[in-house]
Amino acid sequence: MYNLADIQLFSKLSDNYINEIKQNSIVRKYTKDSIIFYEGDTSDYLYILLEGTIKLYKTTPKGTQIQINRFDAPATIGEYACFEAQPFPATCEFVTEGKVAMVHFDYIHKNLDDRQFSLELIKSLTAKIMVLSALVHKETIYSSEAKVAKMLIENVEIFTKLKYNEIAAILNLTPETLSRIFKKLKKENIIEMKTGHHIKILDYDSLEDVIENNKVKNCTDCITEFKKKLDKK
Amino acid sequence: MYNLADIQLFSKLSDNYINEIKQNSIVRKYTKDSIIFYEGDTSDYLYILLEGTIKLYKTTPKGTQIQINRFDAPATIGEYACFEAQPFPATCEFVTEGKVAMVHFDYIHKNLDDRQFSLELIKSLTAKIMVLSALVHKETIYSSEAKVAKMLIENVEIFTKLKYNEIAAILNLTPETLSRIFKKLKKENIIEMKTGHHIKILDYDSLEDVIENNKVKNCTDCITEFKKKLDKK
DNA sequence: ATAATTTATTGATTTATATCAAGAAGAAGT
DNA sequence: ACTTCTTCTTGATATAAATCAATAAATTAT
Repeated sequence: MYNLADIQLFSKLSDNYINEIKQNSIVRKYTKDSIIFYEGDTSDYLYILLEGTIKLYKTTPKGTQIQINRFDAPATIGEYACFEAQPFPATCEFVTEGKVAMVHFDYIHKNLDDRQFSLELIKSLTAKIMVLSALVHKETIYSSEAKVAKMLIENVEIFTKLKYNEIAAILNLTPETLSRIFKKLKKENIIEMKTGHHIKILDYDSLEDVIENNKVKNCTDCITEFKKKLDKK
Repeated sequence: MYNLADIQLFSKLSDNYINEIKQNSIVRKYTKDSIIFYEGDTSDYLYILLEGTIKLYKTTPKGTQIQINRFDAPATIGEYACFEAQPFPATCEFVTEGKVAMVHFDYIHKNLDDRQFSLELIKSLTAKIMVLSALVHKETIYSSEAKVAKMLIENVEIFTKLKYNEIAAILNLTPETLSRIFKKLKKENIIEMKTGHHIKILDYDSLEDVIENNKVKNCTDCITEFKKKLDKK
């Protein structure tokens, strides 16, 4: 049996309330790759990820996916929807197999009297704002190279855990582009690739540099810049 | 004198509290184009826009601006910051001249006991999530043409009120690109341009179509598609 | 162990949009 | 009304990343 108190949002509720919510929630099992809801769907339920990993993505007119977010249990999905009668802005799909609890919005609204609960709700909403804000930064400011550099610094292990086409999907770039960026980073001796998808970072400063300037500095660049300087004289 | 009760967030607070906050807030006047805060700054104050119009933008490594948001008084800026000790994700700059009140986070935290206040806070946070979510959609899914089509449908008047380079900035595209899109839409008889930057929409359905397919269907397209079909045979 | 399948890499081409450059149209100042 | 400055338009070129196509490497199934 699952434990609602493990979910940050409900952590401060008394056992009575927790049990009430639990008894009124619907728990569903999902197989790998199954859809929890589609972009554009509306719902009166808060979705709570109890087991597994899900991804949220939008679909472009061309049919490609833009990943918004990916997270592991335990987590709440789209708590803002309780307050805005708006369709989901993204499709939610299981990456693994897993389990989801559905809690009717009424039970959320009911508990807003509880100061601790609304505080937790505020916290989880601000956390979601941070995530969205980071996503905006990633998608509007960073180049492909900067995205990869950022991920290398923040989470090298993920490259060992996931396939490169999955990493590419998370970063919203094609596997080809990712592969080319790896090649470039290896050539510039910024990273080293060992067996089993294990990456060793050789030069952190250069990676920070890539994030700041949106590109890998390479020798060809130096020559181009040198030429420009010559022309100016 | 300004009225805090006009701000949705404070609308449900009792006069006592309102006055306390008011007496402890700092009000500043700004000239056109002045900066309220920079991306990366941190602050212990909630900013309340009392008069004027501001824009929030990020700056790319190349130095170009990505507009995140633009809004008119009265409004609260970055209320999520009260709960997350994080630097501002964007620069805030006045588009007009205006006035801002600064309220220390303490006064916000203090009032969280008030159920109505935390409800309003939750509302304003969810509203910000909606805005961010729309921004993500605009920047990741829509093509330039779709962005323009969306704005034409939702807010034609803005094209009369603002200069085209300002519109282009709001949509995060260059004036050249905007101009070319206008040309295309005129050619396809979807819009008509009258004197004084006044745009008349002739064909709403086609605009919806542009949003859905991310491109203006034109005659050249038809011929290309026709050729492709011939080749297949 | 070998075949089949999936995943990753490489090269060539395309695409959307930005950038650069120049001219045209409009608005503002004298 | 004429000059000056700003905004808008048009064309040519550049750029980043996607797409398409082919092969290579790795994993899985037989």
